[in-house]
Amino acid sequence: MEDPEDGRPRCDEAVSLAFSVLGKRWNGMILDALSGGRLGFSAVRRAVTGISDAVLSDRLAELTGVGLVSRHVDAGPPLSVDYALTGAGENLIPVLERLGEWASENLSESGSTDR
Amino acid sequence: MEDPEDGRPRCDEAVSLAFSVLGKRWNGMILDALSGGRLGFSAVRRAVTGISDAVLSDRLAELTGVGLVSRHVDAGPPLSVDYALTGAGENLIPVLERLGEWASENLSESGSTDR
DNA sequence: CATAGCAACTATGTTTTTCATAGCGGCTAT
DNA sequence: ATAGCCGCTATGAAAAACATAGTTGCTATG
Repeated sequence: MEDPEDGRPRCDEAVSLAFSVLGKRWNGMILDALSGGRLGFSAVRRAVTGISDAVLSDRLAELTGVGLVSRHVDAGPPLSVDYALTGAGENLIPVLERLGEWASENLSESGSTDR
Repeated sequence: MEDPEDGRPRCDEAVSLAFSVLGKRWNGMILDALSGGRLGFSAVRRAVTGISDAVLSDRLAELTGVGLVSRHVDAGPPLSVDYALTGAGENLIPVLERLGEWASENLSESGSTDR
C-alpha cells in the first residue's frame, strides 16, 4: 500500500511539471522574448542578453521538443529560420506577465548578481 | 547614449528578474512546497522529491537571501528549524497556481525525462 | 571580383553547478 | 546502550553552461 493523500505536504505535480521546463536557465526568458512574435536565431540571442549560441541552440531545440515553440525554415535563397510560440506557448504569456509584475513588486534588483 | 525603445524585441526586465530566481532548478518547487505553511528541513526535502541535502541547503539559503523565505530556529531542547514564505513569497502563490494550471493543460507529462 | 559581414549553427575545451554519498552533533525512542 | 531522526556540512564525481572559434551560404561594398 502506498499512502494516498497522507497529509504530508508535497510540491504540487503540476507546478513541478511546469518547472521541469521553466526551471532551467533561460527557458522562461526565451519564451518571453518570443511573446512579441516570431524571431530569427540572432534576434532571440539579442533579445535574451547574456545567452551564448550553443546554449540558445540547445534551448530552442528543447522548447521545440516539448511543443512550446515551432521552428520554421524559409529556404529563401537567403535562407532564414524563425522561431515562434505555439498555442501552448502563447497560453503561457499571461502567466509570464503576472510573474513579471510579481518580480518587480517583490524582488529587489540587487540581491543576486550571483553566478 | 543607449537606445531607448529601439523597436528591437527584448525579454522583459521584470520577467528576467523573476527568472533570476525561479529559473534555477528546484527554487519554484521549494516555494510551492512551502505554500502550504512552514516546514522543517527534512519536510521540505520530502515535499520536493529528488532534491539532495546539499542542494536544498544551498537553495534555502539563497531564497532566504532574496527575502522570499524566512528561517526560524527554535532552540528547543529538541532543536528545530523551520522555513516559511515571507510576504513576498506568499504573493507568488497565486502565480504558481496559474503556472500549474498552464502546465497540466499544455505540457505533456512525458516529453522531458531529461537530466 | 575580392573582402567583409550577417545568419544560423556546430565543435571544442574550460569553468560552474549539481549531484550522490558520507559524516557529525544533539536529542529521543526502544 | 543502540539505533534513528533532524539539520546540516564536506568531498569528489558527473553534468550543464560557458566563451570562443569555425563552417556554409548568401549579400553588401569597394
